[in-house]
Amino acid sequence: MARLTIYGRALVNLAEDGVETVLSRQLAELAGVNAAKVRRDISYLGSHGTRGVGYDVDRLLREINVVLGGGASSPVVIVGVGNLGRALSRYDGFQSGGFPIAGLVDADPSVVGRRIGGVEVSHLDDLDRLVAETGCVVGIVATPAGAAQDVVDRLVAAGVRSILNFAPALVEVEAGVEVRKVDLATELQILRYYEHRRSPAGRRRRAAG
Amino acid sequence: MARLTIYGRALVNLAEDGVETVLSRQLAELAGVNAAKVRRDISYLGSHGTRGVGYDVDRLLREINVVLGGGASSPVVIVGVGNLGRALSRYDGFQSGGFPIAGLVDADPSVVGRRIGGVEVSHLDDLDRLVAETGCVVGIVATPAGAAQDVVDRLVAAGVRSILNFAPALVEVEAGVEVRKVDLATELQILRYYEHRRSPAGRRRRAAG
DNA sequence: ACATCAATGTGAATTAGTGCACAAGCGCCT
DNA sequence: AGGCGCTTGTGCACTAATTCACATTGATGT
Repeated sequence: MARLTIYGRALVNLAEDGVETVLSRQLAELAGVNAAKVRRDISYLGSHGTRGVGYDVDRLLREINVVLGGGASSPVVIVGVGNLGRALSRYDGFQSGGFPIAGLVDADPSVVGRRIGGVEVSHLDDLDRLVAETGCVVGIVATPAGAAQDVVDRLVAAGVRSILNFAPALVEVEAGVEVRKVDLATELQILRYYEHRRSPAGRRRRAAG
Repeated sequence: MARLTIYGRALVNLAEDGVETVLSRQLAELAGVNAAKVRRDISYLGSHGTRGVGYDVDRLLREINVVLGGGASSPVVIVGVGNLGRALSRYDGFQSGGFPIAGLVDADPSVVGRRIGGVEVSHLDDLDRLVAETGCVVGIVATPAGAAQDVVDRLVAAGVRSILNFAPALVEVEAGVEVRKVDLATELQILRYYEHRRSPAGRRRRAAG
């Protein structure tokens, strides 16, 4: 579950502050959820807190990290160095989060060979080789919607099984491949929806119409 | 609901292809959901399709747009021009999605005054003025986690009621303010979780240990 | 005009998710 | 050692979301 990562981050902060033990109630507050939910989530880990005392921060953090895939580094390849792709390439949150950018790929020959954020752009046709050589396990799709499915197919063919899709398009993959979608346009539109709900159209003075 | 925006995008594509009428089944396929869900979602709009025929694409699109806040332009202000903030500033998906970047803000005096993507960076202390002058209704938080709550408080104080939070931190706001969180680190970690589930640690050959 | 067909809209059933509330268990104090 | 207070782990009730299945209703052809 996505909440595990939130707990993980909260636990890291606690550990840095030298906290040894944490109560489900505290963790719930930090994560913005119900305490019972925290306890149930943690119980799925098979982890055992100590009744009357709480959870050992270090131990719980270790258990969560194990479930989340350990501290292993997972190199990523970014496909599409258009506006968003370049933006993502320069974002060092990937690097610091244990997802070093192992390659950049684009279909446009005019950008192939350029260096962005210290990484050279390869051609889309070299994706197989790039993935094989760098051992990428995660693909990031930052192409226009129209190219997304093709790119995802190529990534899967190259052996990538985890894909983060920024393109505003639904893509289909075979079973065993995990695709997660991050859709900025959708997020903004949802905000606008609430905005609109608060102050619906028709606000304009009639005198102006 | 978030699905409405997906339907909206699918409908735009259909309209561009000259399609006049769409079945709930088709829309479901395009959106990657169940057909019954599509019908129920649409029924909440009060919209009426035609039994035996389907939905009129144009009309449905118009109704969805109304609910989602019309085609109105909603200027945004981006707070934090660090790595991610700069990346977002250069992303033109905001502009083309009807969310023009009306201002950039940072707390670091050394970046104030610089221009990024054609917009000058203002100081955080000028947020109130900036929001008032540009009529921003959406704030984008792209600061480190530690600064997020303060920035959000300032945005709310300045009158912003819709916030998109990219900082890996939970923020609290008064009722009536809508915050949505986009967390790249979480998305990647979830991918890693599935990756890990497929090929758990211990894979390394014992001979090597 | 009327029967036929096809897809919607929706009641009802199912499933997933959430949260309460409390028994069970652990440490601490006497 | 034994009781007490505190917190976990979880059965159970409740709510929200999803899906099924079908009666309803508009279009169409004769």
